[in-house]
Amino acid sequence: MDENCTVYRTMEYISKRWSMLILLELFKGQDGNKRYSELKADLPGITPKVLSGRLKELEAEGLIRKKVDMSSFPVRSDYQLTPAGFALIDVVKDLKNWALTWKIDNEACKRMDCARCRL
Amino acid sequence: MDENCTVYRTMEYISKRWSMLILLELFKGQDGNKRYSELKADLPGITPKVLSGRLKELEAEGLIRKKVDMSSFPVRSDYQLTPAGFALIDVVKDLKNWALTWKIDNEACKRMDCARCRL
DNA sequence: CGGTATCCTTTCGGATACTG
DNA sequence: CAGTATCCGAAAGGATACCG
Repeated sequence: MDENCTVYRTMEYISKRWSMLILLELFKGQDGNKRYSELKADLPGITPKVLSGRLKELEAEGLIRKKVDMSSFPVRSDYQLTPAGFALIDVVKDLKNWALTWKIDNEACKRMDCARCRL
Repeated sequence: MDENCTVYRTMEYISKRWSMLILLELFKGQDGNKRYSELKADLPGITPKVLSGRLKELEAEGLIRKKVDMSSFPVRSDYQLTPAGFALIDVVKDLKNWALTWKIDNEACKRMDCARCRL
């Protein structure tokens, strides 16, 4: 495929399962911040392997930042949205608005702030 | 997963390989319109199985419309973006703009209208 | 707590051949 | 031309156990 196409390349990490949901969960945390264990708890069904894999990818893409507090025991890891990550959430909001405009089966989501995405 | 979440459900078809690229190819056609064989030619690497599968999904989602001309032989099939499909292209544009703002390795795409997405 | 390692299953997509 | 049918391999993901 066309490796140089911005849209195509952006689709690459947009499209991976869990990736956007992880960003959304971080967004719901204080200052776009959550711990590994919180993410795990808030994303029912995700396995540790997949979660840690996605976190690495997202960090490599510059969408999140990892901060480890070595002074505490056990070690405490925090993940936080970067400005780029926050900006991507805005696009997800547009996507949600698109869905609410053009898909008719989202009445529940229209009535209230959806508990999951809270956008 | 949460089947009722608008964002989650939207991600479902955003995220499938080729789906957005098919929409982009249609967008590049006259009035958001292209034939099956054109799509196949314009999406190098896609197999007939995958293409026909994606087209069915996109039609079921109301993003494209299929029009068959039975009077001609061989049968001629046209696929066209619906208003919902066109609206989704706008979100893809936002996505592209996000990428161009936050990812530094897209200078070629910045300089010109990318030949592939033409957004 | 925050992961990694291993195994195993399933799904998806690619290749190809064929048909109305 | 516009697909469908069949087969196959790679890769992703789930379950589980374990470690610093």
